[in-house]
This record gives sequence, structure tokens and C-alpha cells, in this order.
Amino acid sequence: MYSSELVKGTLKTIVLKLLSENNQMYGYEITQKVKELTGNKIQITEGALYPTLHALENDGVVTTEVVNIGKRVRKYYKLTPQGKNNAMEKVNEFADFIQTMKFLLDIKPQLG
Amino acid sequence: MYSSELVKGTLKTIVLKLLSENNQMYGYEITQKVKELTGNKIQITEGALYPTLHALENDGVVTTEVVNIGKRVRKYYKLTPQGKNNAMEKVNEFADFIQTMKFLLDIKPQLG
DNA sequence: GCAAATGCATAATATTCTTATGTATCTTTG
DNA sequence: CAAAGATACATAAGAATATTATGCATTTGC
Repeated sequence: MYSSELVKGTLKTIVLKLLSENNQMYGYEITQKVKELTGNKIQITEGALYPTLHALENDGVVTTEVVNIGKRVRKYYKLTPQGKNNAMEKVNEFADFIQTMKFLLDIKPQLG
Repeated sequence: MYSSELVKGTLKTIVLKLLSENNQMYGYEITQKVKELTGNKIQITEGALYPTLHALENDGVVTTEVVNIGKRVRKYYKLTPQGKNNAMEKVNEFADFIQTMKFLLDIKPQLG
């Protein structure tokens, strides 16, 4: 687990990227996917995720579809066309940011 | 300039790294150095920097020395031994974080 | 049957940054 | 030499975002 401050500000980027790869996902699925892909190094809490997803919906970045699974409810999120652009931009910006930070912090290329 | 959320949480790491390379620096110098090294892509505001520096001092990570330059005052910050460890840890953690994010966001190695 | 996992959500609090403001000195330029 | 911009500190109000706690309900695994 990274210190929480380090991960701050990356949530939206992570969510958008996952949605751009998976057509549609529901909240809980996103938390699990991130845990799995990062080997528990990044864990998204629900208290952070749901407000973010709602904000993305308000901004027209995602649309939602509620699906009943037995008696339970799942809320699927899917990128709008605008959201797809948004996702690419965010990821590109982060890639650029990484380059800048590597230089600034004098971080050498890592093996692996 | 990156979106502000992107840079969130990196301030302490940046400051500690610069201090670990420069023996002692003052606040304004730090803001200028970061601007210069990043080609204006990252700009540290004073409203964010000074509270952070004061917190680092409270935590025993840095010590300060006030120097008079003419009639003006400069406050130099210098890492304590604990602060040096702290700096290394922060930078290593960030390097690790970058690797994780590159994988998660599927970012390819960049040229340059 | 009970604990853990799945699945949504919100509210209080904490943290951190932005923006604005304040004070003062020094340097550059027209 | 006056004014603007740079240097140099600092704090405070407000915004944004995350943490922690809580709540509810269903389903799965032991």
C-alpha cells in the first residue's frame, strides 16, 4: 500500500482508463480490478469511488445502466464519446507527468 | 501546466528530493527551481509550499536557519538525518508508484 | 447459521491545495 | 526617479478530494 497522499488525484484517471478498456463496469468491480492489477498496492475505497462516479455522470463523461442480479442491483458505468476522449487525455497527461517527475526526482529507468 | 489534481500529493516528495540534493534551500528558491527544472509544467504556489515546509519542520524532518540578506530575510531549510532517510523513502515509493501506474494505465516506455 | 463477500450509498471529518491577501525590500527599465 | 516586476516571507478562507465510519441488503462459502 502506498501512502494515501501519493495516490491522491489519480482516481479519476484510473477509473476512466479502466472504463475505456472494458466497455462497461460497475463500482465494486472497479475496486476489485484495481486491487488485482496492482497486487493490492492501490486500493480504491468506496467512499472515494462512488462520489467520483456520480460526478463523472453529472459531467456527461459516463452513462449508467442499472441491472438486477437476482434481488441485488448493479449499476454499470459506460463512457460516452466525450468520456473516451477524456480518458485518452487523462492518460496522456499522466504519461507526460511521469516523464517530468522522473526527471525532477532523478529516477532511473527500472528493470522489469 | 498539468491539471492541479494530478500534481496533488507530490509536493512533499519534490521538496524533500530537492533538499536532499542541495544541502539547504529557501522557499522561494524551491518554487523557482521546480519551475525551471520542469519548464513551467509544475509550479509550486507559495500558499501550498510554506505550510508544507512548516509541517516538515514540526515533524523534525528539516531544520531552519534565518539569514539576513540586506534588510530582507531568508529562511533556509536543511534536512535532518531523519529527513534524509525520509527523502529517499519518498522518492523510492514514488518510483515504485510510477511502475504500478504505468502498468495499470498501460503506458508504454517513452522516448527521450 | 454465521462470517465474509458482494453491492450500493452517504455523512462527518481530515487533508491538501487554490486563491486571495498582506507586508516589505530590491532591481530593472523607461 | 517612479513604477513595475521580482524577491521573500506568511496566513486565511474556501474548494476539492479522500478517509473513515456507518447503513442497508443480498449472496456465497464453510
